Amino acid sequence: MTRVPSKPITAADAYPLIFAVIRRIPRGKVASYAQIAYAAGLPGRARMVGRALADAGGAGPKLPWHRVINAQGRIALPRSSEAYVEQKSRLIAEGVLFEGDRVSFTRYGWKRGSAPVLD
DNA sequence: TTCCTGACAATGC
DNA sequence: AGCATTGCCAGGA
Repeated sequence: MTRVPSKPITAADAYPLIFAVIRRIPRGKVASYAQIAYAAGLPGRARMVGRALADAGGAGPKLPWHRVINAQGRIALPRSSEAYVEQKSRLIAEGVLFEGDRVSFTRYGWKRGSAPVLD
């Protein structure tokens, strides 16, 4: 049979998976791009998660895109952009506090299936 | 098809 | 704690 080396993952295939994962992030929690990619069965495709959100561009109101931040705990957008302010305020509104310009994964990181951190 | 870009990330200094 | 480098992978020109 005509052999196919590996399945080239296209946006059409991946986006639904990615969005599905993002929709599972609980309110008041955050997840990194890499974490979402992994959970969506796309390990190593962190950049694709970013692309998916960029393409969505707020097109999916149901999507809690603001709960997605980079591995450094920072918002992956220019400080000067509108989206940055929007994302930060949304997070704060959910009780996610910033330490300077970053969020603590230890406190707000989404750990699938684990109990909330009560400190 | 090559080259450049990007809501990323791990590593090294 | 930053900053630069390198790896990564899909899109778009």
